[in-house]
Amino acid sequence: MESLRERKKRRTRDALLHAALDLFTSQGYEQTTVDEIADAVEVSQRTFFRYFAGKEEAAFAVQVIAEAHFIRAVRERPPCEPPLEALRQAVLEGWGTVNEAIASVVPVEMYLRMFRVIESTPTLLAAHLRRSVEAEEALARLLAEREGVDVETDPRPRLLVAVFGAVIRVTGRAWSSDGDLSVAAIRDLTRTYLDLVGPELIGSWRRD
Amino acid sequence: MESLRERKKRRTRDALLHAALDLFTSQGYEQTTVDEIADAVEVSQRTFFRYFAGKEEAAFAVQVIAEAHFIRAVRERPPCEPPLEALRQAVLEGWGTVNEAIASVVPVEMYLRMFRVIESTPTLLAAHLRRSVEAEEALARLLAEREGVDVETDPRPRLLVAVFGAVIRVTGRAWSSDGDLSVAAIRDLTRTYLDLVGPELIGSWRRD
DNA sequence: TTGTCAATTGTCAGACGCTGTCATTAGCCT
DNA sequence: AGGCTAATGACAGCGTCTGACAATTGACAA
Repeated sequence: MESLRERKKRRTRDALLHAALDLFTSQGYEQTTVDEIADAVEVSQRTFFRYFAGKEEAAFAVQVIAEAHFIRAVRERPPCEPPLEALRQAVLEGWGTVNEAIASVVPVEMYLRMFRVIESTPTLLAAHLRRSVEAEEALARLLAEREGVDVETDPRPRLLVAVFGAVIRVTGRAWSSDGDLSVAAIRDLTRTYLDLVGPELIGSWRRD
Repeated sequence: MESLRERKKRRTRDALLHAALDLFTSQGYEQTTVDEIADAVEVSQRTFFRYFAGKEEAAFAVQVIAEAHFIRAVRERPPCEPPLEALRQAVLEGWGTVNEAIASVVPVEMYLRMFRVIESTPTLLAAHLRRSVEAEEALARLLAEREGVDVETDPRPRLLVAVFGAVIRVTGRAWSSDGDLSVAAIRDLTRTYLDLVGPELIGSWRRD
């Protein structure tokens, strides 16, 4: 049961987040000032910074949920699966259920639009990549424990996760600059690209 | 022949760069203000911003040279080599000759120290990753042209370069947090990690 | 209900990165 | 020497973000 105070806090946070995402996706991230966001919710600028460490944190609030969703999916994979297969299945299944994880906070369409803003705004892209590296570190430790190897001495967990993450990023980039912006489309693209990793990449590309 | 004016400009730029790197590597990037850098060279803050678009640009000035060095190395690989082999040979040879490319601007030791600052400063790490993505895009187009495939329809160039870049980043990270900070050390590590990409990563890690 | 405590908020001041403007200085060229 | 142009300094201003303090508001007990 939430107290009145907590409900009020949640409401202002939600209002700030929605106002921020609305402004970011409609007029651009850099073009939106914190004052604008605060004014839209009729709170002081200082209050915005009490709910979000900065503009950036508001921009990634939904991404945080999606990341947690994906990492949880990896954790719930059967331990008998080899690591790469676990990652692959987790991300494919994760795209299928990301709807439910997000919809209660923000419409999925807003999530996808914000994703494109992140990809096309240099500052946000940089932050996104750094966040990805952090997520990869967490995943590497997860896989290392899962497989019973030491993440500090065995480079394979970090290598595998980094390579996997690289494919995922290329996928996201291709998706966000292509036509079909549905969740189904990115799922299919992910499968296609993951299947390419292997002999297709290593050898010569010329005799096809 | 450089005019007096141009020599003077080059000297203030060099002085600003050296002061910046000195301060960044000794007291940290975030802890260093632009005013400090400008004061150390006895110019106005405004002048600093006439030579560098921002603090960040000063931090990456040497990295820019190293990047160009590596891309040039890839371009000079024999066209008969398969793409991954070209990347591999270029980066290994690049580490052998990076000395000469940099030494005229900054002592190599400073380059290596600054590299560690970049890896350990969130803001700079983010910028570094974004820069890497840009470099990877350039490399992908290079390889696509080299192999005669279309970079817009064939995902292999971007995929290969992204995977390769991921390995390089893991290498740099492991190197910068390990003991031996020599150029030889990172060269060896690069070779070791690149050799791991393949069957070693894909299958199960358990029965070793 | 009322008073007390703690949490939330607004206001103000200020640091820092960065930009535009304009007057001043300094190299260049005839 | 004197005019032209490029480099610089000084100043004002915007936007992000933080610290400090006072005012407000909900929570909870007497």
